[in-house]
Amino acid sequence: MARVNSPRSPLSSGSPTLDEVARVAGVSRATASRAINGGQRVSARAQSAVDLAVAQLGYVPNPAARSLVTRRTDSIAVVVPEPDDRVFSDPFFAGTLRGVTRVLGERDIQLVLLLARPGASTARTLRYLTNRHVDGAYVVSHHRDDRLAEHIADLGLPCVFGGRPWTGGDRVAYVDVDNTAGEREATELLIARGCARIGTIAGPADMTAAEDRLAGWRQAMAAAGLPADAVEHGDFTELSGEVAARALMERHPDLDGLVVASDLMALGALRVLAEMGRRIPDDIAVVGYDDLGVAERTTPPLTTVRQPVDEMAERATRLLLERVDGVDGSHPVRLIIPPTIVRRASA
Amino acid sequence: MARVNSPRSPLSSGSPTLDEVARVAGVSRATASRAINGGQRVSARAQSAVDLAVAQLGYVPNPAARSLVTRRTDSIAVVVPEPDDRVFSDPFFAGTLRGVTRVLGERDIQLVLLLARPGASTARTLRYLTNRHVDGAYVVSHHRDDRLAEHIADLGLPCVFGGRPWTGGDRVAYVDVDNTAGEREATELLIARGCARIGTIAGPADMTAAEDRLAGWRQAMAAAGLPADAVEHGDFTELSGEVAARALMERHPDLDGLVVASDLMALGALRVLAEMGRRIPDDIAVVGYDDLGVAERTTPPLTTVRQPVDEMAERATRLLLERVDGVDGSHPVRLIIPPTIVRRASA
DNA sequence: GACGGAAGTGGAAGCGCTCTCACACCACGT
DNA sequence: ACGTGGTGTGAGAGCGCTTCCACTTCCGTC
Repeated sequence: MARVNSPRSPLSSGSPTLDEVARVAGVSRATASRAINGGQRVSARAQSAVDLAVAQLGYVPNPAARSLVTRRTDSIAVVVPEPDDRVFSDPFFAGTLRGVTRVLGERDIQLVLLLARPGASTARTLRYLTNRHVDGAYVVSHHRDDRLAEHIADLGLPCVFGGRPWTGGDRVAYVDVDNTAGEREATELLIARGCARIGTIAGPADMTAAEDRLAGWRQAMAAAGLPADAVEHGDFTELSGEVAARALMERHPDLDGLVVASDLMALGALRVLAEMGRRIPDDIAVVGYDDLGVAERTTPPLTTVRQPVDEMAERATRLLLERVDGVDGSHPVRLIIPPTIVRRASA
Repeated sequence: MARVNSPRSPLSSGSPTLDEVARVAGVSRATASRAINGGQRVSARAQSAVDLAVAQLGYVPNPAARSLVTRRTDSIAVVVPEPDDRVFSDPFFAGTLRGVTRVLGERDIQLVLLLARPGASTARTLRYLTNRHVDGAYVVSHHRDDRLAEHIADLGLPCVFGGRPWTGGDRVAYVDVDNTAGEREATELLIARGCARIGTIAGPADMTAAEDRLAGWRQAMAAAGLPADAVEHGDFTELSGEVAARALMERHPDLDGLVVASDLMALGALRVLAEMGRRIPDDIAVVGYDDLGVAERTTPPLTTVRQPVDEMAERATRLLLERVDGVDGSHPVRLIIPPTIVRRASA
């Protein structure tokens, strides 16, 4: 970091400013600015003079100065209100990030990751969003108690939710898969193959996706006239799947079908069932949810409900960018993506 | 967070500015600023007046304006020069992000994720870093051709590398595990258990971590007087592990030991070996590298070399923050963490 | 009682950029 | 000859903040 200690010319200190570019190009600061930003109303002569000066000086606009006046930051936040550990091990998150970056890559927009452990730092996240550090926010995975959707709606910050928020769903845009339909179909698959005693491992009761899937299971069970009493809750992690499966099999040893709300939990359940000597799918058929890479690698490979997470994230991001750009500002759009059953060996 | 809709005074348009806070508090803008930033040289009376005004107006400082003058952005970048897809499925990355966020959570610093597909967008990444969008950068995983280390060193931007960079390693700080020692020890373990014909699946030849591990394997082989000819390269993914294992076993069917440069690749190799009917570790012993969750779940569980990724990321981040804060600015620190062998069933 | 120093304060000068506005200039009409 | 409209340009006014500097108190000291 060799500080410039040469006899510095009056105005040039660190990196070159627009002023210097203008001076070198022999135009005014205003013209230089125009030339740099798309070149509307700039003569070819001025344009090339500025281009040259920019290249020569290695000029890069100061983003702070720019956004001070434009009120744009050219960055959006991905807000993840989850305890860090859980998030990163979940392929859902990876897929989401992949989808988002793919879209942002097309434009010169940066991604700011906002990890908000629920509760404690919600205020901090909100503060960050409040002072317009970013132009918009994509909020993935949300819990019942953080009234994030409402708070952000109050902020007036362009925002899209990944998955239906608990409250405020009528005020914000969101992209979701039809979780209820997905789990209903998964359950119907088990019913069709002859399962008569079907249990479920649901997700955390404070997440809409989990509740919706549970509702789907209930619907299918009710329609088939089967008892919907074998329910355990996990938290979408592998370990919680093990625990839930153990509890479930203890209470209902006669289960011949198991509907699990995530592949990771199903993975844990499969292990427990294998330990117990249950053959899959002959003794007990299992379906998961997600199909984000885990399902194809379990033993046996998992029949599951595919969530096109990448695609959801992409569409959500595009939606967000539209709103940031002011196209069709604020009315709450909903994008519900139909789920797909992927059949493998486990059911 | 109800919008203030009272008859707003002349100057208040969008969100409140420092000016308004000062006016409401009955002090000058300068005093208000001081009160808000730690309150040096501010009387208790003024301080509380400002605090009150801030609360009353719901004032949040404009970060752009602030960083325009302070030349600080209170955010750091995590630069990942990898094709997106590979990164997100790798637990190495998850661990890194976890470590970083843990440290950043202690202070009010944000994380900006810079995904730079190598080649194409390196220039863009560099541009982003050049104009001081962030106060510092943590660069993880780098390839031979992107002379990122040198470029960033030229920039004079505070920076820490995760893993030894190919070039410029003498000019930047980095945190690394002793890959050579790790793989050497892993190989020695196989030798000690009696393996006489040991192959290796190395990582991509353009990554230092991969090359260092390969060197470790070579060292151990040479020391034991064993031939170091059974080498295949993968790209750290599961699939590439399968391919490499297949090629390796075809060329050298007599292998009784396999040293794999990542657990993910080892996972693929295990599958291939199982398909071929090889018993592990009796027919062929296998060691992996990473121990980031995958190794405990393979069949059989994988003996591997642990990289404490979280810890590395944490320490790297702290190191980075120190440099950002100007403590001990620029001389190239190196933090080499010793590896640990974790013994499980595969060797 | 004069005096040095610290503490608290406000005026004002920017930070580097965008963008409005007024102006000059050119080519067309009429 | 005179408008009329478009196009390119530069002066200058901010955007909201920090911070230097000069100033006023007010204290303890000799």
